[in-house]
Amino acid sequence: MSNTSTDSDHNESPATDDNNGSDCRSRWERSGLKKGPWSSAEDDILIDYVNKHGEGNWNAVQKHTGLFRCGKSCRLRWANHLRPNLKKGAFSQDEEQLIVELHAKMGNRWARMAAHLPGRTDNEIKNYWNTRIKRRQRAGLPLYPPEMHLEVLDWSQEYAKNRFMGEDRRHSDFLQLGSCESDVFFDNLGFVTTDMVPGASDLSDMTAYKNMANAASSPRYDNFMAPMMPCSRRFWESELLYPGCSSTIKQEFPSPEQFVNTSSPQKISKTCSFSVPCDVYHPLLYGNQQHSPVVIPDSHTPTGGIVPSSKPSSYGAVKLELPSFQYSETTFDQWKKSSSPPHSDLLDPFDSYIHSPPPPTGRQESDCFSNCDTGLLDMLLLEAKIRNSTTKNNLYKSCASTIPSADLGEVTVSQTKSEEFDNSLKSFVHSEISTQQNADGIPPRQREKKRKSLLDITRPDVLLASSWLDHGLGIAKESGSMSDALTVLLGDDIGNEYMHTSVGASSGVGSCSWSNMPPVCQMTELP
DNA sequence: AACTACTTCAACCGCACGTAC
DNA sequence: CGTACGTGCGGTTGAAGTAGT
Repeated sequence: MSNTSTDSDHNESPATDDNNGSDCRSRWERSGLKKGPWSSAEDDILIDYVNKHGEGNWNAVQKHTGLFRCGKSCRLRWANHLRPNLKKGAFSQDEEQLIVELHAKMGNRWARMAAHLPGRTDNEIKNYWNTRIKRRQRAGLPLYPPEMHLEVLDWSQEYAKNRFMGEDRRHSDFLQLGSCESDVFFDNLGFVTTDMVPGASDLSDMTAYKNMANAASSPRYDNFMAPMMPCSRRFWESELLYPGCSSTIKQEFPSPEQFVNTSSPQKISKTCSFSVPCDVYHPLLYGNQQHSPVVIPDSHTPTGGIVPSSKPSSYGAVKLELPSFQYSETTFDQWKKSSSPPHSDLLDPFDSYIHSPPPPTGRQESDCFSNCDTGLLDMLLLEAKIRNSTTKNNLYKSCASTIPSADLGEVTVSQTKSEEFDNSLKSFVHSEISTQQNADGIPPRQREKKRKSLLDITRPDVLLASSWLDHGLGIAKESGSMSDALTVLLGDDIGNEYMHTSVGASSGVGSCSWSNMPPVCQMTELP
């Protein structure tokens, strides 16, 4: 690697540079500012300046020093190469492990990751990560070890929650996370997760998902996922890779039918362990769904849950992961403690377990979900979504109007914490909706941004919720209720837009299958 | 030794956000 | 309130280094 700071042969200051090629020289002369690698002389000037004036006010550097560099360039040079206490050289194993963990939790938030790696810069970490992606792509390995992703998913919920609660993306401290248990109470058909983390339902905001998507969707790594998982029955592999996972579901969650059929008002309280859905759609564990059908235990899918994977390959897997509500940590350190991947699992040479043999052939859903129709999953998603909106009560009403009230049951929230959060959430979303209605009160830029965030109705969570409404409640396309609910939820324009989009997107195959997800799952914002 | 393909990483770019005016 | 400016962040690029033939 070149050491640009010593490449003095072509990087002298404009006044003294006689060695540059004429094209190079004319390049920065034209703009008035020099570009390209820094010379040691320039470094000295910058160091001297910072020693005298301190960091900041980078645009003044040129003024005070005659350095023909823009402020941004000065800042970057200082931050990445000149400031004291910078570590140079390759990352240690500990650092590599930490990066993997941090990336799993934060996504491509290099600067924030760098804060956890003293002496390392965001650029270094970013480069390391990109290299790692390529390396593992070549090796056909996932980016994250399986042991990690559950924690990641959970953490991302917490993280999303904090973000949802208004923390600025830049300034929020992801370490300050509240702990909350996630218990689920079923009351007949109705259920809620007590303390269901709001962020958890905001799938689009789940950093980990996003970052996985980023990794996968980066133009440079288009085919990253393709070779990773030859086995076509990924879903059932969750049992293989995460023993006890599906059985957990089976044991802990009686089927929806049970809820419907039970006449007892008795509540069933279980600790949430939604690891299965996460496993199903984890793109980095299971790779691109390009070459093999994706088995989705979705009883609503006309194909019996086997979805032609070629279709959604470009967008599906990445964004369709579902949240785990398994456990939560209050801090990153806690997360670190709780996550127990063997150190080696994070590093390349030890990822061989990924090549686990495919699970036994044959239909295994009976093992996994014989008692757990994934309508439950849909219901959970809807529930999560509902809890993320102030209008959930309206939505409930809307739903309730279409199904026998006896079946809907009663929503029980058992923890005041959850209620408190609900209230603040209500206030928040009310203000959001109010903002939509009184858009004149906010700057256009902000208004548009907020609108987009609400308008992002193609998000998987919304779609899933709608799918559940469609199929689980049978109120889909006739849709007065649906439309009403969405109108209440999103506002007239957005609600209508949703209906339009939704219908368009789901024409053809049953709208509840993953196969007809619109390209949403790319998580692109609507124009 | 020469060439090619691939890898690495420093630096640039565009964008977003906060603040001062 | 709108604009300009400073700053920070994340994505991307391309030059230099390295490995393979």
